[in-house]
Amino acid sequence: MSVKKSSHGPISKLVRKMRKHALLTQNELAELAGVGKTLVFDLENGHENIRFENLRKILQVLNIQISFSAPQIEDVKPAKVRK
Amino acid sequence: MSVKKSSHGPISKLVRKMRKHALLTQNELAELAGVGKTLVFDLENGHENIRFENLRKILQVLNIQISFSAPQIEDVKPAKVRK
DNA sequence: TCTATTTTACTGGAATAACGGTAAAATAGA
DNA sequence: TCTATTTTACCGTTATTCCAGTAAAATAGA
Repeated sequence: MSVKKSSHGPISKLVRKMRKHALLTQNELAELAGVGKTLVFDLENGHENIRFENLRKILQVLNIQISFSAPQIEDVKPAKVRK
Repeated sequence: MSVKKSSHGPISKLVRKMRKHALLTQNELAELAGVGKTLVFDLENGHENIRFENLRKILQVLNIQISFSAPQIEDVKPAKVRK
């Protein structure tokens, strides 16, 4: 799939930066992660609508940690979701 | 889709826990996040193969932060990916 | 410049996530 | 128990990710 967005999200830049530092080509990263090369290309170019599992595979190769943090339960209420 | 896995991942449990504390039903959470109810159900039941964008929408409603952290660039090298 | 590598880009088709609808369990409250 | 709510579950259809293949730019190195 071709990429429409011209503004690259934070993940895009992080992935590209880390891949460069790891001295990997897009194809190599794709192979190590077990995904298609198109996926790596799209991800680096702002196409963040990717399966979570595939994103995890790629980030794992690059030693990028994903963490989830929840606030204190007293504060929990539906957040304002911006359209 | 039906869920095969009986072992629920950490995200599953976190989502369910936070949803409960927010006093939301699965349907309400789905509506607030703008996704289908099946998606919330599947997520809470260990089906983590979900689109990253949809996961983000759900976590946003529950005030769960996603963060990415990269090690020092000197340490960056392809990680051992376990099959 | 010449050449090889890499990146960017597009395509068709296969795989599958996501959806609403429906309904049966499970749960909670009166 | 009775009732309403919620959760769990399955289904068919639709939408879209994902893939390999291909090729054209862009880049780097000799």
